[in-house]
Amino acid sequence: MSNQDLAKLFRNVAAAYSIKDEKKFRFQIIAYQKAADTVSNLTSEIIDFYKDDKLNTLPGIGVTIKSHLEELFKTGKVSHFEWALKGIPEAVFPLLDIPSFGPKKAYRLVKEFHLNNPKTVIKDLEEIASRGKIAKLDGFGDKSQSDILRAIAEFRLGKGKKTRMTLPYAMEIADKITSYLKLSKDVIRAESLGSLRRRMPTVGDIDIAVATNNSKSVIEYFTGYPYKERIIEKGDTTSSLLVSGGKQVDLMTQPPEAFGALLQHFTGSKNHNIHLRELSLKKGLSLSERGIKNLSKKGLPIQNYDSEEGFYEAIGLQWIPPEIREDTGEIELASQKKLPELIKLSDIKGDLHIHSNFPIEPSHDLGQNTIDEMIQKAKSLKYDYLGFSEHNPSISKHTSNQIYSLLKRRTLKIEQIMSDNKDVRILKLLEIDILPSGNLAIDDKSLNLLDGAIVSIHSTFNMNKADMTERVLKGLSHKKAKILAHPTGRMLNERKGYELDWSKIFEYCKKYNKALEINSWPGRLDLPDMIIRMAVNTKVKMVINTDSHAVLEMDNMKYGIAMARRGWATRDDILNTLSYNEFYKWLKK
DNA sequence: GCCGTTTTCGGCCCGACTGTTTTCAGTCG
Repeated sequence: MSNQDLAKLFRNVAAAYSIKDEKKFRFQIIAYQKAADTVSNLTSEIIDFYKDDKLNTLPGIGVTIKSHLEELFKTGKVSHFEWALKGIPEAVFPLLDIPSFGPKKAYRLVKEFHLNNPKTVIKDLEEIASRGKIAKLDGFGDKSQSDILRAIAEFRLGKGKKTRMTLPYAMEIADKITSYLKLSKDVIRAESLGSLRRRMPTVGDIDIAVATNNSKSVIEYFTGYPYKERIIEKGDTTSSLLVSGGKQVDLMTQPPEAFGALLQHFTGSKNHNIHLRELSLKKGLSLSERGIKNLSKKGLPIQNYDSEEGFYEAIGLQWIPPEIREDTGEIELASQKKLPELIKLSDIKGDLHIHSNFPIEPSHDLGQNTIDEMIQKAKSLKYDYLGFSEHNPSISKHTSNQIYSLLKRRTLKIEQIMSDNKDVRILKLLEIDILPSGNLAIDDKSLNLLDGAIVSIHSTFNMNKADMTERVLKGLSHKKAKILAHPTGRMLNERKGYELDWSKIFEYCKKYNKALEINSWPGRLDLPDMIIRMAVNTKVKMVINTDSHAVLEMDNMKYGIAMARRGWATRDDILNTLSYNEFYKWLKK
């Protein structure tokens, strides 16, 4: 059973509990939802945690759920889940994927209309609604009937939150809307928050906070946004739009003197906020987006905070960088004022993964700009060094002698440029395929032309975890191989990537001075943040590269930095914060 | 059902919006 299947099963159990007795099972419902979130965010398969007896290390998985999982992996089923799901028609569950459908509404409709086929339930319900039968039910009306029809139509088109945006795309939409908002005289500040501010690799919806003394006017202005498809909701202080492209934008407002609490609330994450609020309750404080209520002093007005720093300070915490607000230990450290100083963009001294258009007839895509153009860009970024690492020349189209002469030409070109240019030091690298056998794609004679090699997987992704780990370790075993590029091979929204045995990879990297790449390409963002965090904890060194195929892409470094920060990396964890001499020394180690 | 720098028992975040209702249930973030 895949992680996503298991997460779905947990959510179904939670939904079944909601339908049967929401009050009685209130905390079980929360527990199963949390377990579902945990499982769906794992970076390796849940069954591996079971095999290694590590299930109890996962947040939200305690004694009971652990024993259910053990039963699942031993027998293929869980008698408790069968009991919990008993009496709930299977057709309820597909409806839960549609926005605005919760367990109660889905169950009610399935029961009323005897919808028993989970494969056709959405279409069946649509037919019933279009024949006007839902409006006649108690508690429903014409509006809810037409809302259901629209919800189904939008769900089919993949609108709303179903498909997640890459970071740059989300930033572009957010910038457009905040710029629009700032044109209103009532908007004092407008900021994009939520998962975008936390720099999640993908973003589901855009969250925007506005400071204003006239919420009503701002909401009017917001809902008049010219590029909207429709208004989802419109209240006194908050509103939501569906904008063109089918993405949802949520707006919240507060007066400027209370804006700090809103920033904090709307940045999240949900788990971070829940933990913060539970912690504060124990101190007699109740937190919300409006401010802080002192529960022991009844009648006292809510305390306002204009800044987020002030809000965190009021509950005895150090300000926490948004990227790590995921409730994975940051609150505990902030209360001791011991948060690490996360890496910043200005710490970066060089980029090692650059594809120029120098014609070495590579196995994969060539860059679009010349070596000189890339160096000029590096200069503007104030880098001390730049590593050229085009893909190796194609091995199916060239003999090893031809590969050598292609690389030799590139070497001469780089050396000529180096003699003319003293501002940016240049490293002669190459991105080399690790073949399915684990061998590198080019031979030692060619490899000896290089200062070092970046190695990576570009074919035969479907190997199992043990074999892929062997393959990667064999690839890294060459003396010149120093960096493993885009280590999981994932492509966001496209492919999951292959599995590796991280403890083996980490151990090897430490022992033989190899580094893992954090690839800043927005469609990759690979390593994933959780694996960066593991690498940081085990003191494995990393580099942050852009993998640029064009000058403009060299600005993508900020996305890799964001991932490194999400993984709690400091300057010391990242090798391309080193000076040229120190980095070169590491390369030759 | 989970969890622990007040607790191994007894807690468990907080608020907004909508539709169908005359005070609330359901959904969402």
